Formats: sequence, C-alpha cells, structure tokens
Amino acid sequence: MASIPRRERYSSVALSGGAKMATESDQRDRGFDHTEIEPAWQEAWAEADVFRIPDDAEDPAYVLAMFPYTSGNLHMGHVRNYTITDAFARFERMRGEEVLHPMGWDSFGLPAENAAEERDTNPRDWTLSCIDSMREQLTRMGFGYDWEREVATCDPDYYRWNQWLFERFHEEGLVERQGAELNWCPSCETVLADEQVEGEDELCWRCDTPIETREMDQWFLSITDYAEELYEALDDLEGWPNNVREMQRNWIGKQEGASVAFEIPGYGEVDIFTTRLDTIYGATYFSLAPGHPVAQEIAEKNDEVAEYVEMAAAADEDELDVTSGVFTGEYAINPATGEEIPVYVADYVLTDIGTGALYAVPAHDDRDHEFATAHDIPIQQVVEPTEDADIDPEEIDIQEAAYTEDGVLVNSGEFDGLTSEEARERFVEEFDGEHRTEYNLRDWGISRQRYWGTPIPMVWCDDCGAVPVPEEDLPVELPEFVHTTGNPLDAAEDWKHVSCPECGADAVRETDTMDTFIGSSWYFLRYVSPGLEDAPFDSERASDWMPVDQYVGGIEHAVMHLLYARFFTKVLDDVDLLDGIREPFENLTNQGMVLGEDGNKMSKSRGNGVSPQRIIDEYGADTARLFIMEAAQPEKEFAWSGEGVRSAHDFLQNLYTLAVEYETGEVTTADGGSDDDAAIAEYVAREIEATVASATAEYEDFRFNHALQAVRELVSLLRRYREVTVVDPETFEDGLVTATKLLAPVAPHVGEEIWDELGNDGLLVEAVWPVAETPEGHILERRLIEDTREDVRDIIETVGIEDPAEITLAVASAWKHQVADVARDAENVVPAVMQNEELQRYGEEAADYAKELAGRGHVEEFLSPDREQAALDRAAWLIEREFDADVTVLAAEDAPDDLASKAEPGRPAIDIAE
RNA sequence: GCGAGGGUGGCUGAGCGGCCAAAGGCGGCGGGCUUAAGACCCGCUCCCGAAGGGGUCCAGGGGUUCGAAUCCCCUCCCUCGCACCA
Repeated sequence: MASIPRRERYSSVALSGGAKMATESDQRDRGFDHTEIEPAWQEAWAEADVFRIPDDAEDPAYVLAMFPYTSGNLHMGHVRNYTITDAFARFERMRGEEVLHPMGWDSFGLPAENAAEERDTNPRDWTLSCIDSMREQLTRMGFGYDWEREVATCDPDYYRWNQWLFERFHEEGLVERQGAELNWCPSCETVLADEQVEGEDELCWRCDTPIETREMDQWFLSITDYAEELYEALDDLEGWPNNVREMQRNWIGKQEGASVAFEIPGYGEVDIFTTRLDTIYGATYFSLAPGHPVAQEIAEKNDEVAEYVEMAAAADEDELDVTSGVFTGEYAINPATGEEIPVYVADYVLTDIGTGALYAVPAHDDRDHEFATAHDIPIQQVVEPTEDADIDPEEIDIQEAAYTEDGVLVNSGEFDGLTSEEARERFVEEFDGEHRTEYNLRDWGISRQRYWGTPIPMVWCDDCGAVPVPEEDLPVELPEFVHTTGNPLDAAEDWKHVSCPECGADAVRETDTMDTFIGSSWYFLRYVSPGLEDAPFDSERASDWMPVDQYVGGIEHAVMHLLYARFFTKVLDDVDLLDGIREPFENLTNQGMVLGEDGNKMSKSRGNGVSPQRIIDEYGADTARLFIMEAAQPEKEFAWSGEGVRSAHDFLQNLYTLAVEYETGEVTTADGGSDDDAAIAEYVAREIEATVASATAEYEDFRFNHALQAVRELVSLLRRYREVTVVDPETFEDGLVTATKLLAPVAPHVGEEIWDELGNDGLLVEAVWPVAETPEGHILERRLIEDTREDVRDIIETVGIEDPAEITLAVASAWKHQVADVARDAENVVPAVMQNEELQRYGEEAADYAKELAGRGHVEEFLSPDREQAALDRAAWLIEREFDADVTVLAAEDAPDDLASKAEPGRPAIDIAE
C-alpha cells in the first residue's frame, strides 16, 4: 500500500531541490499521498468486510446518524455528522463491541419532483442517481457502513411497509379522516403539518414560502393519543440535550387546568377551559372564538356578530387588533356568583385552544385586561398577593394592570382567604367542573398532494367509503411520473381507477401521498432486517438491538422527526411489533453548524461555502475528518479555517514521517542505555499510559477534540524524546502504535498506513483499542514537574541568569511531608503537629512550618519524598533540554542543609549555578 | 412575554468550590535547528519584582464560605425555541 520508502524520496528531492525552494508537491512526496492511500484502504476494508454486522449479533452498539435527504450533494454538515458517528463506531469496534452502523436514504420528497421538471427526467431516476453519487462521496470520506443494510425510503420494498403500517395504525383506530383548516404551501402545492411551518412568519420548512390556509379533508395519525406519554417520558430521556426536550415539551404544550360549564340562556351550556379557576369570581365577561359553534349560532340571528365572524375568518393572522371583538347581546351565568356577564365574540380567543370559549378575568389576565379596558368592561379584583410575597397588596392597582400571580382570594364570597392553589382544587367540585389536561399538540396530518411519496393505500368507493387496500395487494406502487401542473397521481387515470376491494364496484384510489416523515419514523428499525419480506422488521431482533445507543443529527429535527419517531416506536410497541421498547433513541447529540471562514453560516449568496469534495481532493478525507473533530466538541458550532485544515494535514504527515523514520532506522535506538536514558524511557512510558487513559475517557464522552489534543501531545513528546537521546525501541514503538490507534477512529486511512509501515499484521480498523489506567500519582507528578519547571524559568528570568550551567533540585525532607500529612486532616494544625511525638523532635522548625500551612487554610495532596524524587529524575531531561544545563536531583539527606531547608512538599528547593 | 442555554485573557475555548493568572489552539514577540524557507523544537504574551514573591482578574452588583471563574440572589447583554395557549 505504501509506495516508495521515504529515504529514496527524500534523496530525490535533495538531488533536484538544490538551493531553490521545495515546491509543495515535493513536500508532499516526503509523506503519504492521500490520493493513493485512501482509496486503497477503503478497498481493503470492503474486501475484509469489516463493517458488516451479522444478524445473530447480540445487542450490538447501535450508532446511527440521521440519514440524509437525497439532494445529490454531501455538504459540510453531513461530513461533520457522519464523521462523528463513524469515529464513534470505529472506537467501539476497536474496543471489541459489535457495532451496527448503517446508512440509508431519505429519498422521497418534493425537491426530486422539481429537479425532474427542470432536467426533463423523473423523480425516480433523479433520486437513484443522487443516491449513487452520495454513496460514492460517503465512501470517499472513508465512512464505514454496513452497506448490506442500506435502505431507501423511495424503494417499493421499503414504502410498502409505510403502507402496511398505515393500515395497522388504521386498525388500531389511530388513523382519522378529518376536515380541517390546513397549512398550504402555494409553492410546494401541498399541505403541511403544523411542525413543518416555521417561525412567526409561518414559512414552509422546505422552501420558506409563506403559508396560506386551506380547508381540506385529510388523513391524520392520532399522535395526540400519545401526547401524555410523549410529554412525560421526556423527563427520563437523560441522554438527550435539554434544549431538545424543552422544545418537545413546548410543542406538546401540556396544560393542567379545569373545565367548567357556563349557561348562556337560549344556547345551553358552554364549556370553558381554564388554568386559573381560582379567579372565577372575577369573571366580568365571557368570550367566544369566532369559530365556536355558539358564536356561529348567535351569528345567524345577529348581523353584527355575523359580520364580525366573517371578517375574523377572512382576516390574516395579525390583521385584527388584540382588542377586536363584538358584544353579542347575550349574557352568560357565572356559576360561582350567579351573575350575568356579557358574552363577546373576540378574535383573541382561538378556536383550537382549550374549548374555544373562556370566561375573562381582566383583573388577573393581561389580554383580558386590555380587552376590558377597550370595551369599558368592569374590572374586579379577586386575588391579592400573599403576605410573604414581595409586593405590597396596597401597591396593586388592577385598574392599571392585571395582577397575574397566584395569591390569596378576596371578593370571592365564602372562599376569601383561600390560596389560589387551594381554590383551584376546591372550585372544581364546588362548581361542578372537572380536572382537565389540554395539549397544544395536534394530530399529524400526513396527506400530501404530491407525486414523490408513499401512496396512501386507500380506495374511495361510492358505497363503501374509504376502504384500505388489502394487505396482499401491497405495495400500491407509484405510477409512471407525468409532467403536469397538479398532482401527477390525479392525472394517472389507469392507475387511479380500480374496483372497490370490498364490493367490487368502480372506485378510485386515494391520490394523496404520505408525508415523507413517515418514512423516517421507523427506518432505524428497518436496518435491523432490511430485506425482510413479510414484515417491516424482525421484531425479536429489533427488540434486542434497539434502542439506538447513539443518535447524531441536526437540531432542525428536534421536533418533527424526533417526535414522530418516538410516536411510532410507542405505537409499534403497543401493537407488539416491539417488545418493551418505548423510546427509539437512548442518547442524542445534535451536531453544531459548520460556519464559513468568515464566521457566518455557509451559503451560496455569501460565497463562503467549502465543498467537501474539494477538501478531499486537496488534503484527503483524513485531514477533513481530523480538522472537523479537532475544531470543537460535536454539539458546538465552529468556523471553517484554512489554517486549521493545514495544521491537521501537517500533523498527519508528521506522524507518518516519524513512523517511517523509525522504521527505516533514522531514529537512533539503543536497548537498555544509561540510567538516565532508562529514566527518560520510563517517563515516556508513563505518559503513554496516561494518554491512553485520558483519550479513552474523552472518546466515551464524545469530546473528541480533547482526545485528539492528548494524542497530539503524545506525538510531540515522542518527537522530543527522539531528539534528546537514543530511544528505547520498545517504548518508542509503543508510543507510535498507541498514537496511531488513538487516532484511528478519526484518521483511519493514515492510521492503516502507519500500522502497516510499522509491520503490524491485519488491519488497524480491527486492532484492539489500548487499555491503560492513568499511572498512580500521575496528576500530582505532572503538577510537580510543571511547577518546578516554571519556578526554574521564573528564577532564571527574574535574576537574569545568562547561561545556567548546573541546576540542583532537592526534595523536602520526610518530616516536612509528615507535617503536611498531619496538617491536612487536623482541625487545629499547630497543636496537632506539635503533639505528634515523631515531629516534636524538629521543634521550632516543625512548628514554623505548621504555622505556615495553617495560614494557607488548605493543605494539598503531595507525593511522598521518594516518589517526588523519582518523578523529578524521570523528568530531569526536560529541564536539561530546556535550559541546556546539568540537572541533579537530590534527596533531602544528600543535599546541603541550607538548600534542603528551603524545600517543601510538592516544591523542591532549586539552586542554579552559572 | 414564557422557556432553555450562555457571557472566561488579543481572538477562540476548556475549567464549574481549594492544586486557577486560569488547559489547548490561533494570532503576536523572541530564540533554537537550517546555506535558506517550510516543518519541527524552546520560551514569552495582565501589572510590579535582581531566587521561585506580590498585586489585580473570569459581564456588573450583592451574598454564602476559612476559601468562588466555579454555589445562591438581583441587573444587564447574547443565542436558540415557543408564543394572541385561556
């Protein structure tokens, strides 16, 4: 795999280089050529089938990236996403886990139709070619997937199961046909689910076109049946980011409250929903949404109301003022007071929130207050702050502004003095209401008036109504695509006309297709048994392999995809297709954005985009992967940096070169050298162990940048090691091998190349992850060395020593360590030390030191004198090298008294001679 | 408005009760290696200091503690999500 040994290449450069500057390509010739090694190793992995996971694997680590939409292009966001999962999967694999790391294609959707229109082809061919191209790009990045498990949602063998599941849902009573006012995207010419409408401006999630509303009959999945569990279970999803859980909570919008009926004479009882039943005595008017049935009824008799209702229906969202509304002339009876309060129809009351009707309490609700003020409705206070509240009840002027906090009841008849909380509980019974929980979540409208999706397997019969297509006739395949302005399925006459499965009469197929999010709601189950022909997935295996252990993808799916997938999983468990799996994704990571070099979001208009293709061509996949992983922790955003890319590339080249130099004998080695050399080797060996321990922990915690930082430090140490002395071959090679292994999940191609170069058998991808504990005392030791080096620097600098010749370090005597040990645990340090018989011998000295420690308030942990000395011995070379001076490390008893007496635990005495 | 997450040195960013003047990277400065360049290596990069010392410091203010960048409260600012939600 590796080409020419480095030496030959080097000499060829030397021959041709002469005095002129080496070109970039010359430099590259000294290291590896990524265009050569990357495809070669990709082929080697494929041949060895290393990413394949057998069906009989038991509970493998399931590492999953959100599958891409088949746009045809891999962008940096994808590269980051897939680098993270690939690195983690490779890490787990090297640790001996069986790993399920599959890939597939979210391949239905409108863009394919648009592309087909533009290119005079059809969505299928277009999509299939996109898939081929994206698979190729993923492979070039070196991502290791089990391609035998590849799935594509546009494949009839896949979407037949969307249909089959739709019918199962139907049988379970989870499919409903509802007429509703729906979000219509005029550009996509289809309806959208609420989740697919974004922001205040109400834009289509795909094309950013402002949404219109349309009244249509639609197929809905009853996700609201699961609202409670979807909401409550979020608390236990501890492996999920808080913001995603919070977004889902927001979206589901659980509200605990109560409903109470108000009588409107002539119109019967009207249910209201409220979270503030405690304020019922303060209700001074009653308000109906324009869409409320009673409002409609009143409109029939009252022209003014009719006019308002009509206007409200026609008006756009924000067109009407918040105080707009009309008095109906009717009165409602407040069940608490028995009083009649005027009934208004007001646009600020929303039809689909609560019951679409409410009693208004201007004194304790901001919107009601505003409305009451505008309409000259009385404002009656019924709650005042509790005594321990921050606000003085005297300061509250409810004519000026509503007091919306909980408090104590006033003006509420016999209930005065109850707290808000008590009143809410009490009033439910008192006024014949009931506890009620409302959710914001609406049912999931899945009908789309588009071609490139899963046909909804229903047939419309004049006599039988909507009839499901019999299971044996699935899949209902898409007909040939035709170019048309409307829905191509509507135009497919032959396809559309069928006989009714129930009565055999002439009937027509449902021409709407399913929301593409149906396909992504269970694809993670299909990977378990992708070819299965008689069920969507193998239930037993899925129950064993699920949930997904690590799921990584963009935050844009926080509500839509992730909520739908949770919903599907729960339903599938309830219909026994799964066994006890209630949640699909145990741990979730949302990778941050990759910004352009200017710190802004990459975009065509800014021209700050970086194409993965170009980076692979120029620097190779490993460089791109390493740069991305070093740049930031997965969930953080970072800006692309040419400098960073080059740095990653240089590092890989340097490590490779170091390995080659070692292998070709350019690194001078000697077995069992001097004592000094042995000490240095031991230092290096301990650092190797420490690096393994910390890098492993960082990989586990998804802090790849920290792991990689540790690897860089190790490699830097190895370089210094070989510079300062003849190296111990075993230690040095262990260092190289360790660094290579720790790097393997991120830079797998270069890793294999080095692995091979060092003469190892087999593939690195299948090698065993190193295991080591942080050497005992390593942290204290590192601190000691760093402090000491810094002190030496400080002294040389402050004193202005030109050329230090001899540095003597003396460890503190054993009794000082003992004083510190006693002091650490003592309440009263000085007495504790002086009462210690052993320490009494040191009299004044011990007392003085004890006083000093007592003054610090806290005594740190220290190494014992022996271990301090040993640690300094091992690290002496670093000091010698830095200051170009001889270094002597002495035990207290071997050092001159005046020196030794200056030493403290963790702080050797330092003498520097010029 | 409600909710979540944040505000750390020239920048980026770790730390989240003592070992913190605060990791790493970038940038800047000086030095080594080299015919030279790159790469690599060694320092410095808040202020004062002729032996490891002292001062100030982690958005602002207050508090808890022997001790706070780290915990609590208030204020200001940023980012994200939801929002005429009864």
